[in-house]
Amino acid sequence: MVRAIEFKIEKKMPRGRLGRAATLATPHGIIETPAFVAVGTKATIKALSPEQVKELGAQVVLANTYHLYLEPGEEVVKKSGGLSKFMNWPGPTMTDSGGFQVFSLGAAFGRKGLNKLAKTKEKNASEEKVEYAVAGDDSTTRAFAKIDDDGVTFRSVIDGSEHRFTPERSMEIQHAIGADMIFAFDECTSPEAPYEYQKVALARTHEWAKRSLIAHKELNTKRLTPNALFGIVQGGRFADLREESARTIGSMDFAGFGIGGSFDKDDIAASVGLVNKILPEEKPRHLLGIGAPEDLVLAVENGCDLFDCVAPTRLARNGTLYAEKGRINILNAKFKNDFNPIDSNCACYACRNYTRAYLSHLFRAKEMFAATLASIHNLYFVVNFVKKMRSAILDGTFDDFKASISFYK
RNA sequence: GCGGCCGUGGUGUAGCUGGUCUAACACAAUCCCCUGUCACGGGAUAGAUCGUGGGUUCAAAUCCCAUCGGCCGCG
Repeated sequence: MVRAIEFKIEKKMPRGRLGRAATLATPHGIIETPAFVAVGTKATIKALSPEQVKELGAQVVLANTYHLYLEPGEEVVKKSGGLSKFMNWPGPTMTDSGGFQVFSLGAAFGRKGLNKLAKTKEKNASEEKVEYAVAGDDSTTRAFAKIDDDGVTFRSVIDGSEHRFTPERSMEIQHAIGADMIFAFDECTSPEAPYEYQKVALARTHEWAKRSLIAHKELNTKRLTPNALFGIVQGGRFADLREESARTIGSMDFAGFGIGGSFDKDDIAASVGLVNKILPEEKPRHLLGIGAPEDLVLAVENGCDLFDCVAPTRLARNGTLYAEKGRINILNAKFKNDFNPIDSNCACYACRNYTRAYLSHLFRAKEMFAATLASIHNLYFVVNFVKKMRSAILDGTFDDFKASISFYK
């Protein structure tokens, strides 16, 4: 059978360190890694055209199974010729499995403060307070997702209707959507989940990985161009569970791996390093949902090849812009009359042509173009930040690069 | 000239058969947050003593009188 993707390591960081630069060949082109994946949940990078996404340097786009299944429906995407054709993005594509929505529509639903990163100092307090929902527990009733061992029952965030995802269903939908790289259906747990729950959830995710792989292989026999399935390592904030998960998922016949779930903010590097030491070196590793610049540095040097994160585009739409010296909130009063570019060292389209004062005006006036310019800038910043790390690995200057970053302590 | 309506934070309004108003809401303002998008989203803070003067009352943005300003109608 034709291989869906081809991963070639070009250079590894010296002295046994985990970071590496590689190329990842897909049916829609080659990705030079480490690379930041642009998030286009509903088959569009919000506020940007594919041409703009390409121009700012993004190589690959990630869409979401849950969202496209609900709207417009995976069959529409399939009939259009697949995700790449549907959204007019000619390059490589991925889809997430819907596993994250188990968390975002379940444990995290309606709780704006809760995300997959736990602040370490609050860890103990939150563990005491929260009674965590176990499968079948009534306390999940208010949420939009209910988990059982066979799968997840979601309610649509669009109209409240009920839908059922299982590993097999997720594979079917993802094959219909037709991205180059797809993910196993997993359970993304909350950072508040205690050890006992994580253990149960992990066993379930491993079982679902097995089922995803079987369903995927079956579906791939019917395809002209095969898809590549990535298995997802879980284990939350617990080192022993992370290692167990890396061993289990790593030994299965996946084309690559995702590292998912929740982390302690101060502990991402160690967690990821732990996992990547165990995962087979010759396959790509995608760190799911991580994208703050300071986290990316740690993830790259600990052996991750791909990243996706909504932060650059979401922050952009809300007025927070990345800059070399740290991020700025363009809505602050001091930028009303600031006629400098967002970041004077940035070469993006927005910085080459527009001022902070103009961005400030667009945001205050709630003009749509504000989101476009800000998204171009933030995505460019992060995509190129990761590209610089790739060059630094190839040149053997990674530590110099790391030392040169002013916002990174 | 007569009659009526209105005058509350930057803006627009609510409250006005008196006490629960140490005055509410929206927008604007100042600032913070956002990590596999429920997300052009979420949160915090500041800002009026209620046109002005007087009166009634234990108590008035709320009732009465006067006055100033605006609007409408009739002359």
